[in-house]
Amino acid sequence: MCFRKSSEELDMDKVTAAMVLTSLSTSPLVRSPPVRPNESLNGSWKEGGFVPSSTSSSGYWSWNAPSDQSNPSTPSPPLSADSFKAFRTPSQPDDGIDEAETSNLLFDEPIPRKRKNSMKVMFKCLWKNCGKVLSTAAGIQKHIRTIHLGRVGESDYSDGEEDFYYTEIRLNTDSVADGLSSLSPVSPSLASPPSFPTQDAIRPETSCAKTETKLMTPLSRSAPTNLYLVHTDHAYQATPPVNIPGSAKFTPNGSSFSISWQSPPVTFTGIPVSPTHNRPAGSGEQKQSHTVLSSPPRVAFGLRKPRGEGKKCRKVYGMENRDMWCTACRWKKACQRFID
DNA sequence: AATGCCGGGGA
DNA sequence: TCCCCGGCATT
Repeated sequence: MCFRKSSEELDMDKVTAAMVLTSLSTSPLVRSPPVRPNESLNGSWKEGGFVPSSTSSSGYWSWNAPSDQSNPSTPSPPLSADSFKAFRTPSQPDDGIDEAETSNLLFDEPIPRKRKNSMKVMFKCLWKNCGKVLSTAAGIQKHIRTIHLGRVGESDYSDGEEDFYYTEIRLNTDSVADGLSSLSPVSPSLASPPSFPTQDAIRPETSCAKTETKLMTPLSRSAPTNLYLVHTDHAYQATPPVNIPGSAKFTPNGSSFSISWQSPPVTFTGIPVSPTHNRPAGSGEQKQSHTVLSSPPRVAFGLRKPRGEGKKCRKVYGMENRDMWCTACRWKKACQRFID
């Protein structure tokens, strides 16, 4: 992800950076995408794919707010609104985290509902063969700047434009969740891992987005919030849908189109692989959770099984005859009696 | 507004 | 496991 920094910020030390980030967390300019936070297991990371935020010359992915330009001194931090710094458990001697970078970020942002696990927000370097995890955005930026961009000491020349490839990850401190939290669709274009800048290939003035897209507006070069960690649950891939709801649609005049495909690995919760068949017993236990990085799912997140048009118990029997409903309907689950 | 149902929680 | 429900998407 590319992180545009203004020149004065290049001189910031970590404390200043943390302060700026803190102030930004309450700024309206911070764009927290309406995506549920994804949790990840420690170690479940792979060299995820990565796409620059700007993918279409039509400007279809217009997530980046135009107001960015009017505020060059406020780069968006890789912090979503629900970011918060969870406490560190004392029984956590060393998990590979740079201790020097901890506890700079304290946000009192509202926590998403029903998320009561205490989590640590970490920032993982996405450079190839790195995977360094730090606990602050400033720290990871410094890491990238010094290690990957070769800017030792931060004092040398800077063109005011640096690219920071890192992503925010959340670590459950109670380590109960298996990371298969709410899923977001993955662009099919991410099937093949996108090219990543290598250490030798990078030049200080090289911008990932510049090299990848011709449409390089200042907007699309925005903050690390463009990256999202997405887990795909391959348990559902065993039954690839014949009919993918949505898909690309073109307007009659062909002037525009919209893509609303549903990603097969992700969201076919309605047609799960039945554990009683299609799957050898015992072999299906490991549903490979595979991690992919994607640009924000602007198009079709929150995918659900399209609601069937058939009448369901509620409609048929009515609320007054609720006892006649099937149990699923009574429990507000998918109707079992009138299956579509 | 009504409906369908996912995700989560309590017992 | 059963049961319920908040909340969201869809109709």
